[in-house]
Amino acid sequence: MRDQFTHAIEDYLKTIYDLSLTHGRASTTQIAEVLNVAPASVTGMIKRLAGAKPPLVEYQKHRGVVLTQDGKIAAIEIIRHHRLLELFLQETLGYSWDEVHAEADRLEHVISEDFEERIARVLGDPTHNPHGDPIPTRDLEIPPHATLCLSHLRPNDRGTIRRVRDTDPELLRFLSDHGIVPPASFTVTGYTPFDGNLTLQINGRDQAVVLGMRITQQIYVERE
Amino acid sequence: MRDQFTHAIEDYLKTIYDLSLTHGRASTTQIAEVLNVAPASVTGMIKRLAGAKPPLVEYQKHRGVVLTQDGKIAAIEIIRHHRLLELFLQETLGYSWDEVHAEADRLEHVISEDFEERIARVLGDPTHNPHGDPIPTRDLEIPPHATLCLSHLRPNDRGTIRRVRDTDPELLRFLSDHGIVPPASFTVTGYTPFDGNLTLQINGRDQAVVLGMRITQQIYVERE
DNA sequence: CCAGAAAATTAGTTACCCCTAAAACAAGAT
DNA sequence: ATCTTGTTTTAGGGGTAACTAATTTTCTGG
Ligand SMILES: [Mn+2]
Ligand SMILES: [Mn+2]
Ligand SMILES: [Mn+2]
Ligand SMILES: [Mn+2]
Repeated sequence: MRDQFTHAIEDYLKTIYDLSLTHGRASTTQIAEVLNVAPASVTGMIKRLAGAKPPLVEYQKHRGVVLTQDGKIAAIEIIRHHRLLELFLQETLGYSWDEVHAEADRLEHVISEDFEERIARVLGDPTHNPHGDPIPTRDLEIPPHATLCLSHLRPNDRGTIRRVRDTDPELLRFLSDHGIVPPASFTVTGYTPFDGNLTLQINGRDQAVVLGMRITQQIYVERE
Repeated sequence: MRDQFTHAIEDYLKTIYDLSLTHGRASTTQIAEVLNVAPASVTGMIKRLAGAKPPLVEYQKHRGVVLTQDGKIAAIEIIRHHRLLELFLQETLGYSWDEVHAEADRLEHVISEDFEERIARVLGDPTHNPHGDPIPTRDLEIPPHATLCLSHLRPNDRGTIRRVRDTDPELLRFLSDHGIVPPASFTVTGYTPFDGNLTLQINGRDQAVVLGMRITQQIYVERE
């Protein structure tokens, strides 16, 4: 059913999927930034994806791409690999949550469907990875997950940490040092307009923390 | 210390190492056969390996290659990855011994040194993989291992199965069906000249098995 | 020693995936 | 409507790693 795509193609599909979730469409520059390649390289690859049989993206010159149904299926397959692997690395090999992403990013392209199936069973068909991202099911449905960004909360709001974006290991270490890890619950105790700083009191912690928007935009929560 | 080489280079080094063990030198055609590429492709790669800084092989036109010290170190690093992975897949994920080789062949190129270290610890610094091949140590020494080929034994010889070559999953299934798995002990009860067939009585088994040279040459034993 | 066979190399292509530099385009500001 | 800026595409090129076909070298048997 799979393993027809190169590592590069898989990384592009994954990136386009991700960008489409927040922006509806993925632009050349956005993709280039995420993948750390030149915009010209993205244009080249985009054309290959659009010209594939069947096409994996729908491409309109100068206005970016969206995934076709085929492209979306391929992307979600890889995301399932990635997130299952992240949990597996943490649970079975004792990785910390800031280490799992980079390792999974390489493994995701080479494991077999058999490997995928085996770790899914060992882990008991989990629904979320260590960062709280939903793990697509075997038939590629996305489990329910938090979409409310912490930056939108205001003083006296209470809630639970559900997801943290996983791209920056340093941020992840900072957050776990302060107890900001799913499923910690918290109360917002302060807000500064203009700079958007939020003060967060994590339940069971002495010290409150002040978080800038750079950080609060990377965190998704469930409001009580 | 590593991860400077492409997947292709790593596969060539591994293959050359393996061929050198039995043939002293690796010829273009032998490498081509193992890696399933055209001889012309091997010539091309060999030149790159010989021209690398530092050189990874010593190349004499028309008479194959041997690994340099640098090439050997790189090869053994990958072989350590490969064999640790094989054991890990069997022990932790329940793979059967005919399934581990193919999966490890892809994973070996992408795991980090950290991953290597973690599975080595989980497995208790093992010395042999499921097929009985020695697993190079952290400092790349090769643990002792059987080098006597079953095909050299004769009737009334007794011994223990120690290693089986791992390239053919079908053969591996056949062998485990007949109890020919390290560390089974056995007695040779028959030998046919000309075709080299051996009859083997595995201890604790009802039926003796007749094995052709195609098979007995893939099996290494320790004689009593 | 030499002819034919086998092995290896060279020559010429191709696909993939990246790059830089230059040109073209889109869209908001004037 | 035009300018300007930022975005995107085109053009041209490089490294890797494979291929086929043609040629050269080595080996081997008579
Ligand atoms: Mn991740
Ligand atoms: Mn990746
Ligand atoms: Mn193996
Ligand atoms: Mn390999």
